[in-house]
Amino acid sequence: MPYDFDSIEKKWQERWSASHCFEAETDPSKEKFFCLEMFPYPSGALHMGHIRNYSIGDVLARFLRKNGKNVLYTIGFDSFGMPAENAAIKYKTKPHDWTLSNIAYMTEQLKRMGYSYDWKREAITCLPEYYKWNQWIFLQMYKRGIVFQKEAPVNWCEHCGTVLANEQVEEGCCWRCKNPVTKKNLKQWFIKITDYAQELLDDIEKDLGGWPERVRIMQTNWIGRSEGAKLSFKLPELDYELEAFTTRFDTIYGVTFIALAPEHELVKKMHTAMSREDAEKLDEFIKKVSSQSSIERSDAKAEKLGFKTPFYGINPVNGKKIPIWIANYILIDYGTGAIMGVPAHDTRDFDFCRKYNIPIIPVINPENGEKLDGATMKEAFTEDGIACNSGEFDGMKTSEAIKKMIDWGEAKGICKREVNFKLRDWLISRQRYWGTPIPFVYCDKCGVVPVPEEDLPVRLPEDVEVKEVGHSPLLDRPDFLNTTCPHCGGPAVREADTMDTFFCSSWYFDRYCSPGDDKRPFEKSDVDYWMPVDQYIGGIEHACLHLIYARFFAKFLTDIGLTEYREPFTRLLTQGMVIKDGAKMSKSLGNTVDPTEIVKKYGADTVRLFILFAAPPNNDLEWSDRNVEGAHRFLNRVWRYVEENCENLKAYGNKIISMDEIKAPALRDFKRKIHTTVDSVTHDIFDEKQFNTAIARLMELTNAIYSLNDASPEAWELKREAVNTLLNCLSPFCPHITEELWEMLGNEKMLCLEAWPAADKKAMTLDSVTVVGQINGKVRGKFERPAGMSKEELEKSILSEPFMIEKIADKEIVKVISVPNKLVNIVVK
RNA sequence: GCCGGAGUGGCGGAAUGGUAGACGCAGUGGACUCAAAAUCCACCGGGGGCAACUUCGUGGGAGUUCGAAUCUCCCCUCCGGCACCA
Repeated sequence: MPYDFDSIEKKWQERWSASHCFEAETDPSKEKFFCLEMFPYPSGALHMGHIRNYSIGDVLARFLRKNGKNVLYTIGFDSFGMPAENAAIKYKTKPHDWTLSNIAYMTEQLKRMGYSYDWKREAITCLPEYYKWNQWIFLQMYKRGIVFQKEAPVNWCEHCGTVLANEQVEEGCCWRCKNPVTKKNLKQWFIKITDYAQELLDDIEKDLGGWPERVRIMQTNWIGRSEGAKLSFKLPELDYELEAFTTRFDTIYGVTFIALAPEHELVKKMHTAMSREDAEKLDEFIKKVSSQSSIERSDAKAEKLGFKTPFYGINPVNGKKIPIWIANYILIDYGTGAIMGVPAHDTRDFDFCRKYNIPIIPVINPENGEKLDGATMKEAFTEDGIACNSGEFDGMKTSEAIKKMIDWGEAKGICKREVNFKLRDWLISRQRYWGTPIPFVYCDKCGVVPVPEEDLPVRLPEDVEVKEVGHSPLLDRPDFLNTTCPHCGGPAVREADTMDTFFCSSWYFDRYCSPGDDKRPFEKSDVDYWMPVDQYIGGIEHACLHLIYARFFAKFLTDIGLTEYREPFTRLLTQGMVIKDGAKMSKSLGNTVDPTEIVKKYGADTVRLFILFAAPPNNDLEWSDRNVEGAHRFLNRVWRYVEENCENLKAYGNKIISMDEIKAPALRDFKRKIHTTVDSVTHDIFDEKQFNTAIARLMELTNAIYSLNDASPEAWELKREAVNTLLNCLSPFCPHITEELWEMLGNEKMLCLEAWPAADKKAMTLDSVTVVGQINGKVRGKFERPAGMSKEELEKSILSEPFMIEKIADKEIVKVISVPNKLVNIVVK
């Protein structure tokens, strides 16, 4: 009977489903394990990246179940978002219909792969049952002042017709469509993630030891804490105090200009106070700068543009008059949007001053004694050195000067220690239709009013026609827009913006713990039991997006008493990309491989095996048709052996022969192979998550089974033990074929419910070892010796080998190193 | 520019101080077959040698060590992240 993967796989998928064996129950008496994968966006079909992600997760889920853990393993769909709107225009359908039909298709694909999900817990974020709770959580945030509206220069993607959060701008471009992002002044909804900046940072060190170093560094940089001081310059002409943040207060004596971001509020003030002629020039300058895209403005190599205002500020340490400039390289949303310019010790300020002939005053000299001269310096001196031109601080080393000068400044009321973060508040509103409606109404009398909790959800109309990108169909829906004010009962208009979809994905794992609850987002006792996630698996591209937002949510939900955990993901595994012909598989490159076709040709077990064997999970994985065939060949080999030897294997049932009873060396080796395999596969799966080496060990065991030439009853007992072990250990990777063969061997209980085999330490001990004879560290000979010889015995034994004696014949032995069971190294002259 | 990570056969990769190249792919030779496919057996880093064997070999250079792919320092290359963050 050939290996008919198609019917075998369908058969077992049905059996698993009918037996409900993967459904999880909250049960505090059992040790839990929450295995989570980043849920997919229902773009239409699964791609190989998904298959890789979910195959990794399924191995862990199945392995841990076998190891007695109460495993929560489920899936859902992150199903709000722009592609649905684009597809609606393109295919003349509705985002809702398109999304749900994609979900149906992708669900089929997931089931066809044999993943052991608890489908009862599935979460679909675009359904009102789910997004109602987005709105509810949003209102809780609002109540606690974490949600607020403000007008600010925000990232605007013209192509997508919406604003974007900072995290969603990559190198000045939209993370979705890759088009340049510009700044636009708009009133928007924000979430105060910055309230948690310090905690988000501290907990990386404290609690995220199970995360890859790389992701921890990326988040640390993104949060971007910097310590310094805030100081203010008095502007006597305008009766204004201008605040600036600096990390280098020790260079305060070197300030030769002050620079403002073009968006700074003082710019307007100055505009009205300056002459008409100057004001016109300023307008021209602002126009020029604001026409620059974010990439142009944020490129470090871009030309620095400045405008000299007729005003000055007073340096608080020495009373000097400092000219005020407006410059394009000053960012409005970092610090105070104004800087003290110290060209001698800051590269950017240096470039700016050379361009506009602003004086340069060095206030630090290098430690090598060199004296800097502002007129001739070729570049800014940014290293530590010795203070000069700085009054009483002259001669101090930089590290000391920073501390002492801030102390002094604080005492005199000139400055104040301050910590600044690069992380900015999360811009949450989107000018899109296909998202969670923001539960607020605008009332002429009462202003911005939250929708009462009992009126949730604010439903998104589903029967819409999306006409063009950038125009939300909600704006054409008076039935949606027009409502009554919950406060005064008068006419009111609904907020037509929807939430960033990252809001949905920030708590979906909590919902998995407590699916279908219609009274609350989740039941606390369920979440308390299951959370945090023990193993999270997904792509690295979310390092500074989803993974930061979700961490923030965890902290917020705990602060309002809904949960107990402060970090959602204990361990994180970031799998590499799937590559073909040297590039990431993508539709635009046309180098994709459709999982459905491969499954049709070889079966799900082969695809899973290939994808797990071809590379360790963190590495990129090169697609190879040849290697897929190789994986298929291996499964055929396993199939053939069990099938051809089925009668014998069945005849010699389940009597385990212990190592003590086995005499023949070949059989002792064989028994040993079984148990060393279990031991290393267990270690590779759980401790290392190195599935490729685990599979290699199982291939070795298969080879050993094939090569054992012994038909004695004793040998058959051992072969049966080996086959049982092989099938059991292979089952998390290839669950269908192993179930089928397991059943073929007469087992009644499903293999997925069978406990993971235990490695018998006694069976792993070696009888004999190959000892290497080295001379000066180079391998010269290999000798069989009984295992467990002492250092001295071994040394003596190897030194008396004729081969070794000959090699060292006319040389003087300086030293001998003997490592039991391993080697003897003879050092000679 | 700053911060990470990685360089091992023809290829994917093993080995984290002790036999470099497990396992697989590709390749070569052979068996079976009328033939092919499938399967099985043998070989499979480079040089030298009929062979036993020998020598070189983990990006390059130095160092530590009896012994280094592995630890330390310098350099080169590639990949990733951040990037006018004051």
